[in-house]
Formats: sequence, C-alpha cells, structure tokens
Amino acid sequence: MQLYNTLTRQKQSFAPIDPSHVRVYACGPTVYGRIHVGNARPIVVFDVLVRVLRRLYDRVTYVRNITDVDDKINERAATNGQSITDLCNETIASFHADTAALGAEPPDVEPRATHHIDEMIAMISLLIDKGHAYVADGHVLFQVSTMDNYGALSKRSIDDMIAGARVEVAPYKRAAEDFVLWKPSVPEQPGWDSPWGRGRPGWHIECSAMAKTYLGELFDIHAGGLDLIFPHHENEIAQSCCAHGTSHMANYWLHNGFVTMNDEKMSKSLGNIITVEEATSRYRPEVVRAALLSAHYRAPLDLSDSTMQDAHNSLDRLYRAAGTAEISDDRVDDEFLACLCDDLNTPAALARLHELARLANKRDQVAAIALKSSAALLGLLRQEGDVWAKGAGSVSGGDDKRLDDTAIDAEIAARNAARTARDFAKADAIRDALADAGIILEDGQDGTSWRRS
RNA sequence: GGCCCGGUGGCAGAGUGGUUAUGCAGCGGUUUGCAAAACCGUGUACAUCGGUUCAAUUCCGGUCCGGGCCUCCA
Repeated sequence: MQLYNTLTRQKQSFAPIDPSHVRVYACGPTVYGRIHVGNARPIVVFDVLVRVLRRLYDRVTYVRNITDVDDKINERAATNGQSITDLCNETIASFHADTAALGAEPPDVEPRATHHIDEMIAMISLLIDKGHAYVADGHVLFQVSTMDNYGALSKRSIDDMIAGARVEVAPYKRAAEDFVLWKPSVPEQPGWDSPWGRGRPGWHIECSAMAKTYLGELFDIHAGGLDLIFPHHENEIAQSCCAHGTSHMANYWLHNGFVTMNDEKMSKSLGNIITVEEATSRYRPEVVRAALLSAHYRAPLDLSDSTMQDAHNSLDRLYRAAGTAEISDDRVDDEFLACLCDDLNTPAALARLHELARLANKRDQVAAIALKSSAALLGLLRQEGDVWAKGAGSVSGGDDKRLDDTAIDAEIAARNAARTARDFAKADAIRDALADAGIILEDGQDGTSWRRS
C-alpha cells in the first residue's frame, strides 16, 4: 500500500514495523459539543484506511482518543450550567451516535485523557529529568531548543515561528516557542495533584502519553486533520521523541484536507458549520458518508446541496446495479482494491465501482457480487437494495407530504388497473401524482416497482 | 512577514510525458403504451508565460489567482 507521508511530503510504500501487528493512532474529538461535517471527514476517511489495513494485515490496533480535559469544555459546561462530567458524557454519547450513523466502525481503543493523567505526569517527569522541560511559575514547559530537529513535520524552523509569532509570550517562558505540558488549576477548575502542584495537562501531552500506553514508543501511522500538523503533532513528536530517546514517534503521518463551504474552511470560529446530526437528518447518512469519500482525502472537499445530490445519485445507481447480490469478502475487485491501496484514492475506487455497475447492469452477476463486496470495504451499499430504494430521508422533499408504503401500493394497483383497461390518461395521471410526492415508478418484467427520489 | 498546498471539460472529480477516467447534466439512438431504469454513441478540459523534450495538461522556473497553517480548530 502506498501512503502520502507528511513527514517526507511523498507517497511511500507502507512497511509496518511489525507486519503481524499494525498500529494506528488518530486524534479524536474534544468533547464539548457535537461534531460537524468537517470533523467527520477524518473519522470516515481513516475508517476506510483501517478497513483496508485490516484486509491487508492480520492484526491492526486502531486507537482514537477522546479529549475530555480542555478549557473549552470548562467554559461550555459553565455556559450550559451543567457539570463537566455530564457535558463530557453527553457529548461522547452523541459522538458515538454520529460516528455510528456515518458507518464508521469503533476504534479498538478509545482512551480518555482524564483516565491517563498518571501516564502524563510520568512522561512530564521524564522530560524534566532529561533536561527537555522546566518548571516555571507553577507551569511545566517543554523547552523546544533542546530538540535538534524540531519542526521536521511542519517544515518550519524556530526562527520562522518567532518571525511570524502573533501571540504574546507568557512571561514565565524561557523562549517564545516553548509550550505548556502542565498548568496550574484554580480550585474551581478541574485539576489533579502532581509534583508541581494541583493542575491539569497541556493540550499535546495526552496524545503522547496515550499513544505510548497503547501503541508503544514507536508505531506505524499517526493520522489527523491538516490543521493539527502544527503545533499539535509537531509538539507530540517533540514530547515523545525526547521522553523516549527515539528518532520518530510514528513512521507515517497522514493528514486529511478540510471540508469547505463556499470554498472556505468549515470551522467553529467562522461559524459556517453543519453538524453531523443536521447533515444526517437532511440527507441519508450513507449519502453523507459517500460525499465525504467523493474527493481524495488530502484535497479540499466543498460541500453543497449539489455535492450531496451527486452522492445520492451515485449511490442510487450503484444500489440498483448491485441488486440482491451478497457480500463476499473474497470477491472484492482487484482494481478497486488497487485504487484504495494507492494512498486511499476513494474517487478512483468509486469510479471503478461504477464500471462494475455497468457490467452488473448487463446481467454480469460476478460483477454485481464484486460491486457489493467492494463497496462494503468503503462502508457503502450495506443496506438491502430495496430498503435503500424505499428509504426515507431523501435529498429533496420533507416527510410532511410523504406517502406511506401501503398508500403507494394502492396507487400502483389503481394505475395498473387503468393500464390493463388501456386508460393511459388515468394511469399517467396517477404516476404523475406519485412523482410529485417523490415516488418514481418503474415498470419491469416482474411488475411495477417504486423508489423514493 | 514566514511556511505549506492547490488551479483539469457545464458541475463534481481522478489520472497521465505521446492512446477512453468515472458520475451528474446535455445531445442522438435502442427499449418502453408513454415514462423510468438500463445499454450504445456523443465533449478540440487540463490558469498563464517561458524552458527541457521528437512530444507536456503531465517535468522545471516565473507570473496571476485561490486555499491553509503560524492562536483553539478535523
């Protein structure tokens, strides 16, 4: 498998450290609110990555953390007038609902930051002992200058960063680029006892500590969004490598591009977000998943109604072609798999699915099985074709004017009676009325079938 | 200011040093009572200017335009 490695800015063939056990870490959500479609992209994309890896290797451990200690959580809990614990538990539950709706399989381990405070304290102590960190004014800071190749991932030098600094430097820092490992908490803030007093961890240390705990000092793949390259992943590398005396934290660093709205990054600070909850109620969840896979994961993906409509039409065609074919793990199409093995080229893989669909539509049952089996690797076409066709949550039209299935069957019976009587005007009137209600009829050899548009 | 990444046909979106991506939309046909679906056919697309080359959308350089990171952010 070929993967684009941010560390080398090149596509490289993937060689696991231990071929009998591939280890992957992805940065998960900070749980203070529902995730939006931009947050969902790495969930879905790296879900496909792990599915492909599981197919290629006997054992894969996929870790995706949950950040449940963060000042944004504290603020949100205060705003909502609820406890931090309640806010986190509530948000985690909705996160699980959202990821399940998108068809993402749960990770093997989903560690919570607050359950790994001891590991963080141990790692911070180690960094102090090794001279990479210092205590100042109740804080513990990582001294960036003690690391030789800091900036290797983001291709950024310390000088560049100082030149571009847009933040005021906290007075207790020895250097502007130093970052916080531990900070003091006032009584009303969450905190844990530590050698440096009661406090809480900085942003980056949790990932270093949890990755070490579950995947070891060096593992295969670390994944996340493009905006995490700097400073988050850079600082994770600094912490982990300096604590463990290793040259690398992970061998491959994968970063997904952004979801945009009108070509602008979807972000909470810009306020142009659509939550997964909103998206999956306006469109079928599988359509949202397909849309997220319709562009290459490193390219920007602009979301609009037409993106969703395209994804819907595309799935419609694939579902019809797949028919009632059964999924079989050993019938995945080779060309399709080759597309995914080429740096997760999902648009090319989808194109191959359409080629299989054309063959299947020419009554090639082998192609139909390959289509359904291959699509399953993308987490698509998992429903029965009939369930999809008649499913609710269409792209256009609300449920208010929706007809129920028995009413539709009655209309179809009436229309077929008219057709038998060769009263085509009446038959067509019934069909047009159904079409207005979003019901498309198809007269086939086995009678009339219908689907929701 | 520093550092990254892009600009492909009506739209979305792959890919390639010389030959069909794919889907949607459009057009023509087959089929159908008419449709729908399906199948077949159909498009002088690769920001711009130079360079390398027998040959560049594809490699190199400049220009223009767009996006991102440098602050929480997938």
